[in-house]
Amino acid sequence: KLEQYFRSLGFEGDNLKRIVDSFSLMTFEKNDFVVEYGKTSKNIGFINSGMFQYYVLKDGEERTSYISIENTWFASLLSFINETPAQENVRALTNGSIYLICKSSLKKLVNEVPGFNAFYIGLLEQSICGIDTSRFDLLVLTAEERYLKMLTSDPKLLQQIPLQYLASMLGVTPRHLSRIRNTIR
Amino acid sequence: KLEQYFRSLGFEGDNLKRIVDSFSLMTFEKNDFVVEYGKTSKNIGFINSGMFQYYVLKDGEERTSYISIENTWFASLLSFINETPAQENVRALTNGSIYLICKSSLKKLVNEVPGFNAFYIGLLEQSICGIDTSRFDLLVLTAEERYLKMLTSDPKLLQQIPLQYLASMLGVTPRHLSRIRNTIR
DNA sequence: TGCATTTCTAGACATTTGTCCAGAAGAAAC
DNA sequence: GTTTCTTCTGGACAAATGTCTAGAAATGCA
Repeated sequence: KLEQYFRSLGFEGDNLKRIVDSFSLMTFEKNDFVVEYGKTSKNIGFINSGMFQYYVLKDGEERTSYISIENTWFASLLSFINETPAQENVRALTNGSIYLICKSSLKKLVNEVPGFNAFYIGLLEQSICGIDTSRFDLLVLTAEERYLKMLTSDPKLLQQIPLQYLASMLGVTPRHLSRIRNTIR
Repeated sequence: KLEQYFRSLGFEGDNLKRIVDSFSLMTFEKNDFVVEYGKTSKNIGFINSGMFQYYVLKDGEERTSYISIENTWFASLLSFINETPAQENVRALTNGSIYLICKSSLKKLVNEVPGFNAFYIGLLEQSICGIDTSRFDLLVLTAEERYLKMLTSDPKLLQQIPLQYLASMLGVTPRHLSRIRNTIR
């Protein structure tokens, strides 16, 4: 699956092999931690299967900041980039597996494999777009508008995960999400 | 100033000259647009002087998403990265000037100047950290907590710009920011 | 200095959202 | 099939935040 992904980006032959060999597939059971608060996250990864929840505890309550699904990239960005303790937890919501690569291997690929450099820059740029859009939505849209947007842009999430997680991703309580869903009907 | 900045990052000689020559200093009067909604923003820049406000109009009202000050980087990221029409305006809050560079020149520097590649990756990574932290704060912290954080992390903004802008950056109305400031005292 | 404009605060009230809780609906376990 | 647990909804009330507004304070300008 990883090979297929990089092949679709134009990598092939020895370069492709070198890239794919730099990753290792790691499996997680439901509720396993991928990243734990306070520990430095040294890897990023490409999700092979499963769903993973990013969250923090605030006043004893879980606040979900994001949920990643298969065929997307996974990273606890601040911790990975700055090599500082993670300020969030990441947990498997289902059984699943992730192709992981550590920072030093990644840097080697960037420096040594032709074109990987451009790939990594593109990945960073697309991450910026996603995060910035999400930040913008939190600042400018109402919770109802964000929910409606989620309905069309992430229908998979809506079908597969409990509403309580979605509520905290939207920045509201489950009670209020219930109201929102009621007014939409 | 730009030269000084890149010198402090370790660039020198011909490379430094090549980099600095790729930028051009553009001046703005108070209330000039740097980026206009609907137009594609083809440049990023390093702010030489002045303050610049990113905002959108929602229901006829200005919603400030960010304010950049001197010695930091400036970009309307989504528009620049994806080469799509900007979904925001950027306006000079004061007279000022920005060293601008267009995308094709930037790509050339990335590909041709040793070390610039790593610089650009670092810039993207630090942008991600900033945006992600800001997104996180909007989702998890209360407006009061965000205000307190701003007090310590951006004291310059607090001294220099009207509270109405800060309020919309924090995601609240000026009326409510006034309440927050009152309870803190 | 004095006038005009902008910025800041705060009262009164409306609306939104949260808290607490109980019951319904559904899913999983036995 | 019954029990148990999780998830979802919604009532009642409380707290937070917005709207509208007017006046005070600060700022810029003539």
